Amino acid sequence: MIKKVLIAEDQECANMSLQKALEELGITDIDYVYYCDDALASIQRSKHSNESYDLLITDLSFEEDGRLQKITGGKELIQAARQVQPDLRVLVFSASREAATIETLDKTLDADGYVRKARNDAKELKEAIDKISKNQRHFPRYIIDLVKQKNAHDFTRFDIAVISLLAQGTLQKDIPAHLQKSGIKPSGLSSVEKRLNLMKETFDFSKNEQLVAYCKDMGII
Amino acid sequence: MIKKVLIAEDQECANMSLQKALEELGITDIDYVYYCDDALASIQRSKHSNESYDLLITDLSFEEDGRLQKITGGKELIQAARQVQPDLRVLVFSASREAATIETLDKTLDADGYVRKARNDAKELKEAIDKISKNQRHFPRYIIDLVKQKNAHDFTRFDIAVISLLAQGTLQKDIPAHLQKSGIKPSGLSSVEKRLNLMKETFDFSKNEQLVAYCKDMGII
DNA sequence: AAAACCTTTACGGATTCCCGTAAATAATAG
DNA sequence: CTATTATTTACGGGAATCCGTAAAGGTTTT
Repeated sequence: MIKKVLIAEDQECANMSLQKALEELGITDIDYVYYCDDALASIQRSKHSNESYDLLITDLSFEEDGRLQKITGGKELIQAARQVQPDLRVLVFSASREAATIETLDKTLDADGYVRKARNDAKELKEAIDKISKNQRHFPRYIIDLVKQKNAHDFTRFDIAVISLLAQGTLQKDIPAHLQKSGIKPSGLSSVEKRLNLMKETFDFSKNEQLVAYCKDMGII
Repeated sequence: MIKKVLIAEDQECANMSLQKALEELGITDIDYVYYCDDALASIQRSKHSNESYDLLITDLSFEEDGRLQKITGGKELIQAARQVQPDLRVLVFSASREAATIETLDKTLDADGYVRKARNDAKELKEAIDKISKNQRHFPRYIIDLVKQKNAHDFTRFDIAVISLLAQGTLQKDIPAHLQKSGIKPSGLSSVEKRLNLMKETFDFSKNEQLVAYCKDMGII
């Protein structure tokens, strides 16, 4: 059963809506914060006073402003929170539709649910909270499709490094040196060329510029 | 004075928060829709029954779903709405931070204000509505900086065409043919090369990939 | 209409990239 | 330890690009 909830969401509007949705579910013990660091502090404090939260609802991306923060995003917050309180349920509420991100939340960070800011998000939130309170997980259908679609190509750490370097203006022939400095293997020029070719073939692209544009669109870089 | 408001926002949560913010300002005559087409229909209907809206608050991007829509985004909605009711005030509420987009809203579409979904967006919304009701406009400070920054280089129709072609995988040497087909002048390969060089020099870039990445980030292509 | 100026295009050498093949190295199996 | 396989790297010829210079085509001034 979910009684005590913490909301970590920097958008005031979204934060308000989350509170309202929870109240409509009969959950009244709600704290809300606008920064990740505040969220972690609240979790620590409530744990020490034996009033642990049952659920954390968090956004993924938090805007930077004057206040310098240790934790800058939802993913890091989830990890830090679980270190403090491993049994904490986590529901992510974000606008992101990146398959890679959502897959990480599901598989690696072991979040209990994901609701995307979109049409009917309020209804879906209630549904998700309901399911989580019954020890179920909530990752919507369309994500499975997205993940499949994305898996037309798995962008490895290597791929992303190479494309990022290109997008930063690094000459192709200079990429091996940069890769070595970052300790990424392989680092040979031929490996870079081969991998770029593979990616371009996969997507039926002809030029690196296309690859950069695609990765920008997909939020991969 | 603003009495009657229409909200066009597909995210249920954001829509709810907008309603709440308006109510806190003492505005009670609120309609809300989740689709652009519905918004336009409401505007037409209310105008014909002499109960025109004073203000339209709209998002920019609307999610596609099963319902096929004629108007697919906030920009088109603004244009269509102004055709029906030229004196309609428009406040845009979106997560976009692209300078190009916001500049278009200000200069071309002549929106009355822009509030970004971010920290303190609820407060800013109220401020914006207050200003608009006093016949002022509300475009936040940081946008001016963004626009300035962007205007380090004026991207011409020619520039955008060339960079777009690159991002689509067109070989540089094939670009002249495409430009001619689109009736864009100049179209010589040397002109393309020269212009690319100028742009790269302006931004201190070394490669086309960098230019593509930048234009993607800025929403130029 | 000639001169001066600016824009666009043409050309060519140096560099970089593309791409196929082959060698070298690492990993796995027998 | 050797054989087999897979991965990584090296090499080289051809294509595309970068970049500087010069010619061609327009426009404005006098």
